[in-house]
Amino acid sequence: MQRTENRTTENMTEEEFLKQYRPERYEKPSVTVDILVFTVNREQQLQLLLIQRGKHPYLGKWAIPGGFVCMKESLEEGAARELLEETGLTGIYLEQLYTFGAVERDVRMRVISVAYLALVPANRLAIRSGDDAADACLFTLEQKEQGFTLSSKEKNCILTEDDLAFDHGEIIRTALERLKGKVKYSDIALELLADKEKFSIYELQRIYEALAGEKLDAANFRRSFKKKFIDTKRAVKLEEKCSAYSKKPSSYYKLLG
Amino acid sequence: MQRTENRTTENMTEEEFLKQYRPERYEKPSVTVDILVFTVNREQQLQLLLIQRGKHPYLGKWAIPGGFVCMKESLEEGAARELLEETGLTGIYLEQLYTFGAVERDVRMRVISVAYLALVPANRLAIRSGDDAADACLFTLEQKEQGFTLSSKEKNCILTEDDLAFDHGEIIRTALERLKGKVKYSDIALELLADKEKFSIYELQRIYEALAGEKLDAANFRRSFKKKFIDTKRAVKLEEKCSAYSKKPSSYYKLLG
DNA sequence: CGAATAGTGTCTCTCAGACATTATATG
DNA sequence: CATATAATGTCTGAGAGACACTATTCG
Repeated sequence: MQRTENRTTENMTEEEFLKQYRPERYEKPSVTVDILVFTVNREQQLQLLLIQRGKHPYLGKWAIPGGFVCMKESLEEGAARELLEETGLTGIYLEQLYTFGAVERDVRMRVISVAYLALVPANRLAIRSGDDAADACLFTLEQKEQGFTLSSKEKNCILTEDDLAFDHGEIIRTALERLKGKVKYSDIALELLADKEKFSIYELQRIYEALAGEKLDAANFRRSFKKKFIDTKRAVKLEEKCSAYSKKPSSYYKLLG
Repeated sequence: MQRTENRTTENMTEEEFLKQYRPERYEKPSVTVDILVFTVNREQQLQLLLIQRGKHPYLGKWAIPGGFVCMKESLEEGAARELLEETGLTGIYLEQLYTFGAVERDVRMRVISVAYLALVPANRLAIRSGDDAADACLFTLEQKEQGFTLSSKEKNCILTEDDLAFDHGEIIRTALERLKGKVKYSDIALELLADKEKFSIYELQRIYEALAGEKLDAANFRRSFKKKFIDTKRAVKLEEKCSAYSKKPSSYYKLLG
């Protein structure tokens, strides 16, 4: 970052320096933000938003939504903007995942892509079919030992990594690893609750299971939930009961703070 | 990434498309890689390589070494190249840390910086005083509750965050968090061993302590080392003993695979 | 009644942390 | 001898996982 200007600049004041400075001396890569929009649906399936490309390269293949970073927005702001354009949503949990910068990842030009995770409660996500996202679709994402599978009932199709554009298969694998690991030691799962002020423990468990990619013991899950949230007053049990999901009504809980 | 070309491209073949494609349509940010070169010295202190800026902006302030990403190298390759230029080292553990992209982080122009961690064994790190790194210095890094302090005996100075260029204080804080967290569930500490084929347990413990920023119980550390490495045949005890560090000679161990 | 989910109790095993103890070198 | 580090042993409590059990609703 500090090896680009002429040695003679040492004698200038900062003001003088900035005046004479010409930034356009080198060829630059393009920078994009890609957003992995994850949700967990009613059937406790992990889902991911993909868009079918209508242009070369990778015409017809499925891609993670994204776009170029504007000069006047931070990466985080760019990610939020892309998410808004794609889904119409604001106030969503966003987390930087990783930056992908292989030289040939885009045949058109050098593109460096900063990938972000977005965790969206299922009830907030209604895919807008605007002109940008005409071919957006939520795919059900199943974690396998080595990799994943993507499937959509509506589109009646199952994707393999070959059906994905660019290096997006690798990006999805990286995201799954992150989710799988982080669900165990953080509270990101809460971000996927439809209503943080009214949820049942089992509902939350289903989200944990979808992220972890494995079944959890109900008794142990309850115990750890109570230890972590009730004992520490981070959540309280509500009077109201829920009968929507099962035969026996379950208690609602509400997150505090 | 897919919203930049003209709608009429849909009818072309991929070859035709690439032929007519002009990448230079938008203003682009600059992309740099910054390398946080960490080491743990003989006195079990965590150290970080910084360079004193000889130019505006931030003339005289200390900065994390780095430079622009070349068009023909990946981010990882760029990081390795910068590390080589700065320290003369190859074959060093490198890990992508985070990408920093606030709009105003560099007054000259929009710069997006991909930060990498490099873990270098103390014995391999001899700061080269080439023209690029004339003012490179290893600072001892102490972790505090909120933040850190940097100090150098040779330069006889102590740095606060105000003495750092750009947002490099924030980057260092992010790196410390990562090291502190990752040392507990991964084996990155091994990368800082002077000799992976000949080390004592206490020597390794000191590295763990420097990264974690806290003292560890020797008995418990030995127990977990043996469980994790000896029982699983990932390391073996050597016949040879070491008398360099203490009164009673200690056993050497050797990593396998 | 059976079926299904809600919710509790309990046992075991592992592991981390604290701390006491023994062993072996140096000066 | 004192002292410092090497190395082992032991106790405890927390927590994860497995699983048996009870409770409540629907049909």
